[in-house]
Amino acid sequence: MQKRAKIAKTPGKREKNKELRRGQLIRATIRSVARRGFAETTMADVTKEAGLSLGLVNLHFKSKDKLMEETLRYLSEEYESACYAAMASAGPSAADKMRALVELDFSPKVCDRRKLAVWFAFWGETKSRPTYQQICARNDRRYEKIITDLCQEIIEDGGYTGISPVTMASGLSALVNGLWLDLLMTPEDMPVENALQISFFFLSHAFPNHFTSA
Amino acid sequence: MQKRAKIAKTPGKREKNKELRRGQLIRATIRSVARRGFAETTMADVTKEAGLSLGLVNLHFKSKDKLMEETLRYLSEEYESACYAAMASAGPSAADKMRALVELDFSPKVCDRRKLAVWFAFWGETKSRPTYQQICARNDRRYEKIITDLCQEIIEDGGYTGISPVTMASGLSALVNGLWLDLLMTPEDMPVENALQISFFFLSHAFPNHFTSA
DNA sequence: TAACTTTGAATGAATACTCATTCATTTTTA
DNA sequence: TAAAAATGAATGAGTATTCATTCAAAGTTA
Repeated sequence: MQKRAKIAKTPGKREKNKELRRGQLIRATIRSVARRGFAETTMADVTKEAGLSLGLVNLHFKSKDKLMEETLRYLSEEYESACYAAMASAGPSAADKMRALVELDFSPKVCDRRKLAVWFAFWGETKSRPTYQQICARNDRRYEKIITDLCQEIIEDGGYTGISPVTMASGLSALVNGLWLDLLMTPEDMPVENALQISFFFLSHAFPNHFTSA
Repeated sequence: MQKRAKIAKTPGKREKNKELRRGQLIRATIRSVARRGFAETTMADVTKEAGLSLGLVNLHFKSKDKLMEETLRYLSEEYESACYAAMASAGPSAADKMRALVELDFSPKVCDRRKLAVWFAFWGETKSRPTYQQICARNDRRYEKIITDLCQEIIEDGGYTGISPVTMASGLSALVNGLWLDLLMTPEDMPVENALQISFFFLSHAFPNHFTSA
């Protein structure tokens, strides 16, 4: 009893290191997938990138597949919390929050070519991997819910007609994903400012009283 | 001389079969990548899928990498000629042609989950493979040129102001790519009709005299 | 507190396996 | 018959995973 309580309270150096290692390996995986691609990333790459020994991935994650899965989950969660943070520090109105989310999507934190490469690497494998499919779908739905609710509020506030919040939300998130693809593939032809401009162009045409193109 | 002339004129059974085999192998690659994913597709999968012997890929394509490259090129060219065909059989105006292109993008021929899976599989690997990058970029540029020119014409025809053809074209093609991603990942949440509706929603807001939402 | 024991993290050489590629042989075409 | 295409067993390079061993931290005892 005494023992159990003690262990539960303080994580101890061991526990802490374990989490540290997992994080280290996940971040190394991201770097390696960004550099070499999904198909070419080996355990040796990852562990070398992390500055750790070869056997560690199997110790902490059981298998390469599980490591990849956890990496996808990590990216998902990171993005999700960034969204909540952006909304929290934005102005109070739905339009303010929407603006903050779009700006987040093209901010250096989210819209970094290394991370985009990893997202697309996973998306490329998703069709044939049910687990990735699940993680991504769960993520997508949560995100679309947020955007849909914001659209709903904006539509009510502006008295816009002929626009469904679901249509608008799906369109906006598709647009952002498509712009990310351009940013990844032909960054010379699509600077971030253009991507932002296009997104706000889309918003301003649908919600002219809430957004401007510039 | 006679012989040479003959060979140059008619491809001959040999030449024909060679092309036939190459096509068979490429189509088998598409099926395999769609089913198993890029990373998991092996030579054995491809040749078995094609009903041919293991060594044939190396005979006809030199290496697996080259096969993949040719497969990407095949998809690119197929899409490009479908675009030209759609435009040719559309009405004469720029808006007609634009409508035809968007409809093509969501027609069964182009917007088939197997093919979408392969596109995204390649895009996922593109960052780390310069050759793919090149093929894709060349493709993208040609496509954006077509769309940009159509936008230009529509803008002039409608006297629209405050809209740049390049912005509009980039936006539209990003939107289509993003919708394809949704169609691939969560087809239950994004039926083709919705995707079409969203695309025309975007067009109708920018070019209200040329397109309607419904 | 100090000495001892147990636990489990970390290592990387060895293992076991997968898979692209080669090539000797057979079959088909001209 | 000569040349090309096709076959698939054999090869060997590359890689995920295992595991005996080392070592640091946590727990126990006196």
